[in-house]
Amino acid sequence: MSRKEQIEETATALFKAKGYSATSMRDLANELGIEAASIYSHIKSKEEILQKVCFRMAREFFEATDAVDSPQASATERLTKAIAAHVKVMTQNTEASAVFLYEWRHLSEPYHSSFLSLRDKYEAHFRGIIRSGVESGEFKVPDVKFATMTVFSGLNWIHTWYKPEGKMTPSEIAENLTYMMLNGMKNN
Amino acid sequence: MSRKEQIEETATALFKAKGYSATSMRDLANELGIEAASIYSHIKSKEEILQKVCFRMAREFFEATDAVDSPQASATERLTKAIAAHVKVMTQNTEASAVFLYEWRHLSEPYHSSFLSLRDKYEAHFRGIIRSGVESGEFKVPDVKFATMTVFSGLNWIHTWYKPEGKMTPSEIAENLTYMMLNGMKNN
DNA sequence: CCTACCGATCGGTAGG
DNA sequence: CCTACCGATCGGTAGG
Repeated sequence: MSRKEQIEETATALFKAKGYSATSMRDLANELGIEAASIYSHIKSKEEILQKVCFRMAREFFEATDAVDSPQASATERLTKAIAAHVKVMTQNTEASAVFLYEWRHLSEPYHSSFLSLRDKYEAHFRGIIRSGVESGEFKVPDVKFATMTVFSGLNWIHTWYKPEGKMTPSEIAENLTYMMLNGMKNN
Repeated sequence: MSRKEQIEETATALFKAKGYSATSMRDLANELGIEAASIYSHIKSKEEILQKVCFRMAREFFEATDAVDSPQASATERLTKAIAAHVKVMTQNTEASAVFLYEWRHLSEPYHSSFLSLRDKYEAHFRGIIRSGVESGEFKVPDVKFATMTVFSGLNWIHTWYKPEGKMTPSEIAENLTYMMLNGMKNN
């Protein structure tokens, strides 16, 4: 791993733990065992690290869900696979995912706006799947947008409790979340 | 509204918008139209504001859900009412709720620990309802803790999109969320 | 509620 | 990658 990658990974962990604003370059340097000024031999600015993490994660989520999508499949199958892909990316990048979810607001323009439009586009992918399921009669939801947000909420809360050494594997998490979202808790 | 309350409300809005760390006392003073030093006539420290907001919201959530709970009712009814109470508090305090959800980590000890144990206790209330529903045969879930976290995720994501002028009222939101959590999206 | 100010820390640069 | 340092800003205090 290059020093640059090491800086980004360490910074990501700190950004998740303390938040972007509360993380100083001296905190980061301390964690790396070097002086703060030395970091600037490898990166241009503190925000550059945040940009890299946010946009890399956006790309990872896109690629993972695109790779498993097949337009001719049922909405149920498409949603199941999209959830599994999202959970996989998230559990493999817990810290970067948290930064992607909560620290993007510290991006300056034009990064802030372009990040938001990427995120909207990603949500639209899920919204499209759910809408097509409603149209085909597979799904029945109060409101497509509301249902999409609820699915996302379940997906995006995972990083708050997931631990690699926990009893649930990523694919079990995906399976359970899909079950909850499709069938609910009621015992029929 | 007293000046002190005005300071807390303005700070809450800034803490939500920019995050606790990125909000300076000068930002706050500017928003209030006074000098930063003047704020200290009313409050002791920046963190004191955060403490007030976090613990006040914890109390509000507890009181609201306790008030509607009845141990002899069915788990379905208890969960329905708890969700409605939570959504009501959240939609009536969108900014304070966001601070409650994301900024508590900037609390110093012993506030940090005691906040976390309050939050655990609150989650335990929901977990208890879901567990009793599983025991009575009303619910069927992959895992009680997982189901509780998923319900919470839906509850706690609301503040990211809720707008008082939006088309969904708080009670409709609660109704729709309850429907999704109990029945899922599948069209039976 | 203001002026005047404090020591500490911030992100970052120059020069080696 | 370090030493030495910059101007800006931080939370907060003294004194009125």
